[in-house]
Amino acid sequence: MATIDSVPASAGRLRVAVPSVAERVARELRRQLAEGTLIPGARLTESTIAEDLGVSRNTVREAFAELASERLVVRHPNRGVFVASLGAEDIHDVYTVRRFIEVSAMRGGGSPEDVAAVRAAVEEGKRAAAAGDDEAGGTANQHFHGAIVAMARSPRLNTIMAQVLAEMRLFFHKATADALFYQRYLPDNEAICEALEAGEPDRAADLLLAYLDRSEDNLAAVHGE
Amino acid sequence: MATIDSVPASAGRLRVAVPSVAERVARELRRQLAEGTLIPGARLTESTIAEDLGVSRNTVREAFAELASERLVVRHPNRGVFVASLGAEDIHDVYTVRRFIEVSAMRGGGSPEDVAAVRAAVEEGKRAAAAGDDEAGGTANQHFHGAIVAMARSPRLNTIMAQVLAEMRLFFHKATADALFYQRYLPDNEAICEALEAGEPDRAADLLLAYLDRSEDNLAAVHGE
DNA sequence: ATCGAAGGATTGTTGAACAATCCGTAGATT
DNA sequence: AATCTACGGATTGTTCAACAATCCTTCGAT
Repeated sequence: MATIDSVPASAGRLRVAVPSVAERVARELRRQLAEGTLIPGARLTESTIAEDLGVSRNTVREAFAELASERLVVRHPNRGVFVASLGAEDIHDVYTVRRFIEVSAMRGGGSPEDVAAVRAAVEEGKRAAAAGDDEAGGTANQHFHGAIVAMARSPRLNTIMAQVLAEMRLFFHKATADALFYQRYLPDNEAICEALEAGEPDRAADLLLAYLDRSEDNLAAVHGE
Repeated sequence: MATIDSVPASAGRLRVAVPSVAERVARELRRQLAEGTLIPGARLTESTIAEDLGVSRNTVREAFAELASERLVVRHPNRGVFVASLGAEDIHDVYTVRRFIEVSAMRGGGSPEDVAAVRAAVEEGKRAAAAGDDEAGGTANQHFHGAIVAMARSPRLNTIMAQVLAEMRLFFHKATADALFYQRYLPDNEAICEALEAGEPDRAADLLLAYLDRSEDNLAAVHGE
């Protein structure tokens, strides 16, 4: 089931870098992780996945190495890899990273184009809310915070942030059960964005910090039940 | 030559986690990278390394995946992996990350034990300078900055910082040619540490920020020649 | 000198094999 | 009955060998 042989028709034709098989496997697993098909704590058996995706065990192994480096899965030596299951400490830790990076990025401000990208993410969130699409709402929220970090124009910070956001999706699925989860933060995003647009990045940073604290409490509460 | 069969005599005896072969290969390569045996831009041929270390090509591959995720090596598809060669943009980017993380960590302050660890790193640097040991000086400097981030008590930030510091070693070997490179910053470290001990983390953070800016300029200059 | 076609080398991927390790179960011991 | 031990099955860790795909170089043709 669900092979990954979806190579664009132009494969090999143009110099469009064709991702390696291992990379495609990692991508597929990442997708299932984000989508919630694979739930935290679930075991990933090498042979099973290799068969399902029609690839070799060694290739699956390489994909696992990549996902493990992103903390999306955990390796238990000689026992297998499991979908990362995050505890209360992990939630706090992830938010610590976010506070460090996002708030610093916000204080640095951004170019008009960068600010426009933040604004675009806010509007994207509004549209998703209007359409009642929770999945899109979550994505928009990630775009919002990604855009904030992107203002720093640092490739390394961007990848760090991308990984953190991917990690967050793991425990978000439980939270998303509450359909109002994201809509709740739309006013915050709007206010933060307005402060940024008004040329007051420090105020925006303070608002963002408050938002992160509240978001952490909220998520911890949902998680605790 | 230089195999990695140095398994502790107690292997299998106690429950001391024996690192996998792939992990040991990665460690050995990391060591050679930090030591300067492998210079930036150098190509790492799978078969050669496999033979040298007496392991399988697949295992080398897994080690490569790990090092690539740490940005210590770069994969050029179908061409091989090369020791990461960092340009001016990379230097700036790495320092951007350091400014974000280290300065934020500093402003948060730390427990007495955490501060003591920072102090210990400063003294370690002084001893290295007195002994004229550049290598030890570099290590002490890394301990200093690692201890600063450790104050945040965030596992994720610690690993991020560890990776960034490992990355820095790559272009430091060129800089270390100037034997005074590290000694130059000893007074800074001392001043920063004193401010921290005096309960003035914000002042310490400002000093640290100035230090990072100066350090970046310095490294960029050395790199430019 | 430019271009294109072999040739060799290296990577990407597969498949199979085997040792090492873990886990659950069934028996033996107290 | 509870604990311990030994056994067996299953899965991972690692190796090996093979092959296709791709790149780089060299050589030759235009």
